Amino acid sequence: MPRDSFAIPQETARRLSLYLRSLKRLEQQQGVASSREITRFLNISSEQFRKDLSYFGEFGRRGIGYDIEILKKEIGKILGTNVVWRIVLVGVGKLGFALLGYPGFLEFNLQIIAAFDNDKNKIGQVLSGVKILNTLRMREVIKKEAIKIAMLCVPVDAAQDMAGDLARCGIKAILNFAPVNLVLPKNVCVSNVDMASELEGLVFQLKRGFFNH
Amino acid sequence: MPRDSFAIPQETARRLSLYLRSLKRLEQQQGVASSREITRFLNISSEQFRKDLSYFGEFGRRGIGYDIEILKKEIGKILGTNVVWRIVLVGVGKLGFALLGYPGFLEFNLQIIAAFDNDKNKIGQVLSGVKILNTLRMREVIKKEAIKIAMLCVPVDAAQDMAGDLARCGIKAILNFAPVNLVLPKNVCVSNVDMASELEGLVFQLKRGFFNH
DNA sequence: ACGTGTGAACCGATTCACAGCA
DNA sequence: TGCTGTGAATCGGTTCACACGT
Repeated sequence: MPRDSFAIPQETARRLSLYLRSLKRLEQQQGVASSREITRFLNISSEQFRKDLSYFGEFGRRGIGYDIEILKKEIGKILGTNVVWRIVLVGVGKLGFALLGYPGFLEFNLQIIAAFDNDKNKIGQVLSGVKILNTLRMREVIKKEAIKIAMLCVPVDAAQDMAGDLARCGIKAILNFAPVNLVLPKNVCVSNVDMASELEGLVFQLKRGFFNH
Repeated sequence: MPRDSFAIPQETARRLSLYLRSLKRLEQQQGVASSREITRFLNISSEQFRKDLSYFGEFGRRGIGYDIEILKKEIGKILGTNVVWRIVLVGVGKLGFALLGYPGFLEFNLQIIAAFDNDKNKIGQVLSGVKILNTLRMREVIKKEAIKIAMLCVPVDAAQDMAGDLARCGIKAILNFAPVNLVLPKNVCVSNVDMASELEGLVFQLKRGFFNH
């Protein structure tokens, strides 16, 4: 049980949230589930699941399986979903607006506490229960509320500058929706969501006849 | 120059679109750029860039670098962006609406030609130049227009059923925005965009103090 | 000297094979 | 027997080191 704190594969971290989802689906059924049942609809092998968990401890019972309720709590603890994480959103265009109303964040106890925009017409509005503030107030709010995570939904030309501002405000992690690679101090963690590039990947695979079966 | 058609790393395909972007930025500057210049703002090593290209042929000149214009065309050919790819969108909620207006798709010559929804109030509307049609007409349109790619933006509970319908209509690739693993015939290629899970990944890294620098 | 192209070495992650417990 | 936990083997992809052309 190597709890040595570091050396958790990147991919393992990503998969943990999928396990949590799967467990929530099974929740009603019974008290115990096997690794096979948990990964059944996940495109992940049961060995992979067990290996992933082994980085954090032993949560199952040999010959039996996993107590769903307990495992759900444990993974929640590992991921940090047992606590509410407060985040901000920058850029309330169409995409930002969609994210403000996206119900999926609740699943991981993620809460958007404020949105920022430059547009005078938007400032002051409340969308999906979130107030839109002037970008000038970003520093003040992020500091005061000790926010560490931001979603960046501004146009591509503004993204790098705005990301720099966020870093200077104390933001430590950015989910970036602009199709550009952000250059930031390396103590700031960036994750990119790139819809166009993702679609392009599908085109590529189609073109290669990967799926002419 | 192993043009043996198969065995292109997944990641290589993904990076090609980033190279294309980088080249577009450099376009104005000069006729030639080195692998180092092209990858400068990409978080990708120049060796990686050269290795990636080597799967498809030799595009540079030793001692000199790459002709930007030519390389742009070549990568375009590889990715398929030299041709317009027509796609459909299913589910015009907030997210679907945002995607209809997303300018980033143009970059790769991707064109949304129709959107589908069940909501009688939305059917018939034209948003961002795209007409919203009754979901019942999906088969007809997809067959007639020979569409191969779909973006799926319906609520999570409807996603699996709708994806199955799409597959039966002849769709070969789906960009799925619902937080659920779609189970489909294996000649259908799925790519997932999972915003909540992505954010959760950032929380995890923050929690582990990866960035307490 | 400069910069590309690429086999070889390396590294991380997945899969395999099996020990251990119920 | 059934299912977990995990070292060992394997696989895929990245990095290194250097040959080659300009």
